[in-house]
Amino acid sequence: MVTQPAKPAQPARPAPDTSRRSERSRRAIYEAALALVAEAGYPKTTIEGIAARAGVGKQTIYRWWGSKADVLLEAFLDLGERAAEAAGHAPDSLPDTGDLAADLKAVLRATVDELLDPRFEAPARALSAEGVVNEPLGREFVAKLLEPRLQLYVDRLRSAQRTGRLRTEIDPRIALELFVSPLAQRWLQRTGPISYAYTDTLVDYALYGLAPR
Amino acid sequence: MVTQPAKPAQPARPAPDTSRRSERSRRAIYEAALALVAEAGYPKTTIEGIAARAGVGKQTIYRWWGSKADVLLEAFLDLGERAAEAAGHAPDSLPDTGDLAADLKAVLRATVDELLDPRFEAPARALSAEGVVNEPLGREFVAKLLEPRLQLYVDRLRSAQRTGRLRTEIDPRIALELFVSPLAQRWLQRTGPISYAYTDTLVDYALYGLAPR
Amino acid sequence: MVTQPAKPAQPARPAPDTSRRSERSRRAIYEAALALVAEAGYPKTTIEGIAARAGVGKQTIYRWWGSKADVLLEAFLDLGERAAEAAGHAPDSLPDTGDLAADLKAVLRATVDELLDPRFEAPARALSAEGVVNEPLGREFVAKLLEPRLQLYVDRLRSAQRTGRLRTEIDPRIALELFVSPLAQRWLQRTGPISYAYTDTLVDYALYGLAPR
Amino acid sequence: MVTQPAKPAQPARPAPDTSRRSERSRRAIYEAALALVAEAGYPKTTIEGIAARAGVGKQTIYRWWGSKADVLLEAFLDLGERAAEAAGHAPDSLPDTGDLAADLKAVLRATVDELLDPRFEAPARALSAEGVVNEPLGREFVAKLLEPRLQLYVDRLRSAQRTGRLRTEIDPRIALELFVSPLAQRWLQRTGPISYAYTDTLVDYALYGLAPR
DNA sequence: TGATAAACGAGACGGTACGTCGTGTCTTTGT
DNA sequence: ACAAAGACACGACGTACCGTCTCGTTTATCA
Repeated sequence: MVTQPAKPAQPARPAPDTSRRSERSRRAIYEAALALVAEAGYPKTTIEGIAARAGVGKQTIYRWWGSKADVLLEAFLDLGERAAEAAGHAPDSLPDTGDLAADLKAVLRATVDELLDPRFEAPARALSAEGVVNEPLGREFVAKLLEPRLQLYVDRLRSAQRTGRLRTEIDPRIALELFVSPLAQRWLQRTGPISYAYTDTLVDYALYGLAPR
Repeated sequence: MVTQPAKPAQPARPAPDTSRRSERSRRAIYEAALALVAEAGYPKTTIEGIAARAGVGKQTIYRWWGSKADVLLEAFLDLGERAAEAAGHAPDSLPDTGDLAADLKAVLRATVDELLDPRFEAPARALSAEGVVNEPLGREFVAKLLEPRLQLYVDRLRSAQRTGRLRTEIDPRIALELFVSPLAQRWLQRTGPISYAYTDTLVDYALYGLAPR
Repeated sequence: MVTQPAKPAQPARPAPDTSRRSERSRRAIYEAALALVAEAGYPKTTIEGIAARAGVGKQTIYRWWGSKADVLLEAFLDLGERAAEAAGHAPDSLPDTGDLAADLKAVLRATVDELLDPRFEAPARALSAEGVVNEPLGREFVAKLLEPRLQLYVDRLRSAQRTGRLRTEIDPRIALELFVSPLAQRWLQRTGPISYAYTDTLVDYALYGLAPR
Repeated sequence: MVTQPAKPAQPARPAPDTSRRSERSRRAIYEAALALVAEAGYPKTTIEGIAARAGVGKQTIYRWWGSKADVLLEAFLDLGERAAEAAGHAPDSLPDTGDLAADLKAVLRATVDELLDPRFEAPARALSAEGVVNEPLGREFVAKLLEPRLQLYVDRLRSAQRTGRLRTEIDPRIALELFVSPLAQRWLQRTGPISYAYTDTLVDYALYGLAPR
């Protein structure tokens, strides 16, 4: 039997040296990418355009990222981090006042604000759209952005189960979708308007059910 | 007398004569578009590719549609219509056995089957993604495809309200999102697996609520 | 055995019926072709453009002519005929006052005027250029337009030979080129300015030679 | 001092960097252009065809040339230069044996050979035709190709004037046209056959005149 | 601290697709 | 019945970006 030599398979460009990377260029690329997506939309945002606006060679982008979507995803993650830093670090849990409905309504109202913030809208839509059709990017988008946030709901719902505010046989990972997914769909697909009243209603419906008691 | 203001008057090419349109070409374009999206994915599907595969000049596509997304939307609508005809016309209502939970579960199970059908998946994802980022197309997609189906849920829920299976103060347009949107989001964003058990659970949670009774 | 019916071989469109031809359309096409060539230049003159301007279907052009160049050639010939009619019929001979040099100078001065007339310039250049590169058209252009005019010089030179003003061993068909071709080349290739003085000089040089007597 | 008014400033793409230009591509484009014009004729020669045959992107042509005619003109000039190099540099003067008639006949016979050489014919006709109709190109063609050659005749004729073989009051720039232009016109417009006998006759007629001595 | 190797800006390159225009054929419509 | 109108398959146009590939020029680590 012939043993296959441990071929590196791909031509595998000799991985660039991260330590020499220009921080200046990276930041400029993030800013250019976000600005262009906001101004011209995702499809009209091109790698050449980002490079030109960032005052950077195209190769500098291709050296560190695999695609336009990758650049934008990192830029958007970075934007989130910087926003979190500005707000004194990211929350690692949802509020827990003991009043589950009130806590959920508060958090969803904040999400409504965020979804309507034009600074977030353009890149968030672009990445979501790309993720729908581009599975690896979609999974990364979910894993890095969506799932951590959903996990906070799981934690809060588990806490509610411990204090008897939520039925214990309920699966929190599914339960959270009852109020989160409707909002997500209305935003993504524009199937309806988004408002505090709407999210409040969702929480009420989800917690107390649709059937008569 | 009111003078009509001088209409915007874009270059606006003089609108082709629909009566002379080649039915043969239209069908060929639909088939080519759907096949290419399924085989190569939406981004690699090009107008040139569709034209070549359909044995049609590019101009014949540009004459009747404004973009790749428009072509695909019509092709997909047509696919739905032909599928409906094959199945003896489209349903104009949901089943109504009197058992609301059972009826909803049955319908959602059928939707699960549809979402997992590879023939539908590629164009549906492509159009959904495009709609996220391209507002006019998104609105058309929702109006022509999503909303009519959601309206069937509204009707069924209204019926349940009349028979006392659903609280009368519930807004059916919002209520339906409790079980439809989670499934939609899992499919669109791959935030979780899709199965009959999952949709059954959604119906149960939505109808009876998360909080203890 | 199956006898092959006497196939007409070529698709050979069934030669259109000349008697039913619309005179109105033909004139409109001539005018449109000349106008467009004058206004936009030959390369920007298109069959579609001629048809549109003449208020005629494209097929009406393709039915009667084989190419843009054919249309223009006929239009230009027609223009010449109408100009000749307007001037009381075309000359069938050059002036013959007995003074060969004077007669030639007069005729060449008239040619200079014609070459500098902008109404003639655009189509004449277009057809000449096309003829350089398109042999059949070139030959037709020469046969129908150039050669008849050159023949007039041949006749006049023969007359001069009879009266002893021209050496009898001279070939008139070549001789005429000594003063006609330089003018033609200056006009066609812009190798020099065109003027009465220039053509007068040509006649003098040609008649009396360059070498000392 | 006069201030230069703010130049018209077309969009004017920022002029490519000549030092980075690919010599390989340039040569391939020249060869492809000449080959295609020879094989298919000028009108059927397309920029796409040249690019494909040269194994070059279309943009590489559009980057360095403004039109098909420009490409062909440079290719043809280059062909001439390479032919001259192969022949041990271009002649910078006509032969001068003292016998003017013999010298002119020899040079014109060489020109006849050249005009009948199929390698030169196709591009030379194409460029001449284009120049008839496209004034800037025509002027460039004349300035770079025709005029330098005509100047050699001027020089030779001046020399003949000094040695008394040519009347001193003759303008050499016009005189040369008596034998050069007829040949040019016969070739360009196919108004007659081209042969050594013909050009010999032209020289005789031009030098000694048509009128009796 | 100076050498050297990488990442960098710039942008030319071979390509692919764009959306438009014109060709020459064919079909429909109005008269 | 013919001609206008114009849809059609086709192919080239000139442009925009793609992703790769040199070019010098910084720049930052180690010798």
